[in-house]
Amino acid sequence: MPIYLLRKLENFVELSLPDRERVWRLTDMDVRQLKSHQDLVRTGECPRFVHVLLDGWAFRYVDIEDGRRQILGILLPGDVCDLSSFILKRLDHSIATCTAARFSRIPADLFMQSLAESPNLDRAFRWAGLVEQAMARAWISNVGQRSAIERLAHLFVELFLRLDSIGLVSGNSCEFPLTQEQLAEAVGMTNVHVNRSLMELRAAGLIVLNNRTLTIPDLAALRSAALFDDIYLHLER
Amino acid sequence: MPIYLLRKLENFVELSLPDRERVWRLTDMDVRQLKSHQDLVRTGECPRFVHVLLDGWAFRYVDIEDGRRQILGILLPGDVCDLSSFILKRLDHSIATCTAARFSRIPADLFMQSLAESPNLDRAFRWAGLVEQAMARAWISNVGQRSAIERLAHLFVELFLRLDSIGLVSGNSCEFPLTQEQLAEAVGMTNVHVNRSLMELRAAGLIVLNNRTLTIPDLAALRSAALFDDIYLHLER
DNA sequence: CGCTGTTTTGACTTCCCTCAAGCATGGTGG
DNA sequence: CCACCATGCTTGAGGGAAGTCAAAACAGCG
Repeated sequence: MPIYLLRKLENFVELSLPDRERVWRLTDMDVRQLKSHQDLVRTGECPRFVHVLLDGWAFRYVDIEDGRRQILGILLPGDVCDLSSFILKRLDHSIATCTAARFSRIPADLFMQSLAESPNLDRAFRWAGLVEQAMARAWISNVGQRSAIERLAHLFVELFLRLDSIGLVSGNSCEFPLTQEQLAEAVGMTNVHVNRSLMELRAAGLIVLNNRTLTIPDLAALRSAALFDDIYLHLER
Repeated sequence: MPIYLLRKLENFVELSLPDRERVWRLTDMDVRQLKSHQDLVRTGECPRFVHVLLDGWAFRYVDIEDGRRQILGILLPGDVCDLSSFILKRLDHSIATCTAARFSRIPADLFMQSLAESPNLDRAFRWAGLVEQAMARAWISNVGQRSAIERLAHLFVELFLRLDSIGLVSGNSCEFPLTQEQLAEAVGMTNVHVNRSLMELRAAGLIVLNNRTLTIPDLAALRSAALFDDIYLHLER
């Protein structure tokens, strides 16, 4: 039941029944359950599989020597972790779970074979890969150009919209399991300063964040506080 | 004469003569000359071509509202500017030249057709795309985790190694046409602070930079000052 | 109930930004 | 051939945003 993956792909193009069955078969072969705070893959490993996050949250990260760590992107249900990276000899970053999570592990050759059978599916996964790249670029500009508050606001809006696109938002709330420590590693600040900036965002009424739940009372206001432009998410349907 | 593209691809895999001819034909059809500081493509445009930078320097960038600008990556001779982004309706970032530059403009369908004819070429371009992604992630960690001096050092080392891999380094020197303003936009700092950090790098004997020429007297020393790990460049041959 | 992990708060420091002016270049045209 | 201007580099003084270190308060959870 790769429901989130299907929802995600159908943000780009409608899938035929055979295509949906192909996806179903691929993702149903080998499902692995991970606890929270576990590594799915690690820097330096040789990639041999394509992983799809079925449910739960995860993130990409790199460790800089001397203990600094940068989170490179958040993986949400339906996200493909390592699209075609099996071409490389070694992985250049790691992926860890943030909550308990289920992944399906697809042998690279089977995955490629399915794409070869269906040009439409191939296009859909290419699209997913391009959006992934666009998110990485947006992440650069977030960390490079925005103020502390803008960075956090931007991250909240991105995650909220992405969750919305796969049906994981109810009303103006969504789950939000990231700790302040992780937020800090994501936006390139210290946890102390994240905490203070969060207080400001709360005081301004832009977010409500507690019990691992995020509520955005006024999305338009938060978007403008974040200088958010959603062009990079390429939600085209 | 897509010499740099061929050199670059052959950092991953040896190309057969027919493959080399395919690349030659694709890149020789429509070559466009741009002056320095001109846009090749702009945010919001509909991408219809694949562009290859034949010679000169260029960069990807986004404008944040209110005038801030972030450079997302530097394009060097042989780099593919928009691999398979023609699947998207709109571009999410712009590309501008830094020096005078020549690009070849390849219609997307012809490009895809050539890849379909040669699985080996297809793999080579996939590899190039993955390296591009890895560089974007490294850019995130650079801007997010490193100090001013480390960021600049990291950028210098990356560009030096990339130029070396396509034969554009002589001895321990290479061309370096980026202005301090552009360096600032690349690493997420102000031009003033870039200037001061450059002075420090010079004073430490780590770089010599003048007349648009960069010299690295002791690459190992600069690498360690940058906390540089070249795994993300995936130079595997 | 006492652990461990997370959030919050305080005092102090520093790195980097802002604004501003002063220099070099090098190209252009009178 | 020199005056002029544009662009890029350098330097100074002062302010502010974010970091550091440390401890307290507050969860959850076994």
